[in-house]
Amino acid sequence: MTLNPNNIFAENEERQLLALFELIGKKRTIEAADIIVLEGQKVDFFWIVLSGCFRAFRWFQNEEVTVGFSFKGDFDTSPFAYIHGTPTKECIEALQDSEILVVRKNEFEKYFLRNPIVSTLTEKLLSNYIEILTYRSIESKILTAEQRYLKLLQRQPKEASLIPLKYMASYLGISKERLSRIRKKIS
Amino acid sequence: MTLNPNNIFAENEERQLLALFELIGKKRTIEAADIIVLEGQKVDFFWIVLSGCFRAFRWFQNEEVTVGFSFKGDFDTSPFAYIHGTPTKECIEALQDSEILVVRKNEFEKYFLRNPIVSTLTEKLLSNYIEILTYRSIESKILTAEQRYLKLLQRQPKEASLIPLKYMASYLGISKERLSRIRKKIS
DNA sequence: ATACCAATTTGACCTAAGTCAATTCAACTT
DNA sequence: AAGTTGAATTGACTTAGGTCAAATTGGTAT
Repeated sequence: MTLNPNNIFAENEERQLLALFELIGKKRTIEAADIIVLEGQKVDFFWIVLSGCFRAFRWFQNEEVTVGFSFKGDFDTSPFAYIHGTPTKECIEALQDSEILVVRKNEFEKYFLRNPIVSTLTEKLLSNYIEILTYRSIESKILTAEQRYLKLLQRQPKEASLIPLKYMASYLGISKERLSRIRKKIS
Repeated sequence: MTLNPNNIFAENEERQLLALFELIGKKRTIEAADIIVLEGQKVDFFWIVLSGCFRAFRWFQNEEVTVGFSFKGDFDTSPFAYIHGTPTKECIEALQDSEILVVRKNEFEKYFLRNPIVSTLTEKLLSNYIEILTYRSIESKILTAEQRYLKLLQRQPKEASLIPLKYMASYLGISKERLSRIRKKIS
């Protein structure tokens, strides 16, 4: 999961949340290529990206498939493993030197009863991510690879420029050769 | 969202939940082709499918795209609208005469504090659905249409047989002609 | 600077899947 | 039972995108 809470919280709510997480979270520095979540491990924390970027990927039939990226301001974790307490099926690695704010699940849950924003945060983030995945799935059914890439560039031009071509291609579900040609065509 | 809680709850937990929902939910009969969730409306309830089946779809660029089905035993709702209280972007219709158990959100939430299974239910269902969507997205990137259709047949042979070809094709992200040919080939 | 390795690009060719139009099939209606 | 209508099938053709191999570029360790 990787999403920016901008869309779903009012500004004052977001400030309140950030203040809490700065209190109970721990700032950490991650070097490029470091793995922050490893397939098979439990994930009892989430994090907020302060700088840099991350890539989540899974293995499917001996292929590495990129399932998402996260950037400055995004909340990130491996959602099923986080909620269920089971080993995760994905790896998440830093693509650049990054700074994050790590929040432990049990620390976070202490604030459930006290704060109505906190108590509904998880459900809101999860359902928002479902909305994003649903929309992506529709786009992958209807749009061509080129159209999907153009949409991505429109939505996150700065962020997209941080991603190496091969990972972007895998995320879009196309070959690296195709993405290279799409780039050439639209440039 | 449409999912069967079998995978994520122990039997006794599931029995407990069902008992609660039979208490606070209302049984309703839905006729084939009835719309149970209409795009633009609020969705302050979820339901459990007792019999029959449902199809969720959205409009994208003047095309109707099928985003999911639900069958006997599944929990179903429009998750973002349910959690955020905003108008939904999808329609959900019955594909057959069906029976469901409707549970209102505010009724359900009364049991949050009393019962630990209830209080974590929403998060578990949401994150499980995220897992399913993630997996589907990977499969749509790596597998051919035929392979995806075969997997679907393996997983839900009975349920798949209930779905008209054109909706199944839309769900798989292929043309109806292609699915027709795939069926012919593998029969 | 040189050498090395990985990332990207390019070319040639192939295949899965789409499109369009015509036909058949199935389910209702009157 | 015949007529109507939408669903599914089939045929002919087109196209987006994949694959494989070779060439180029770019970054980095020596």
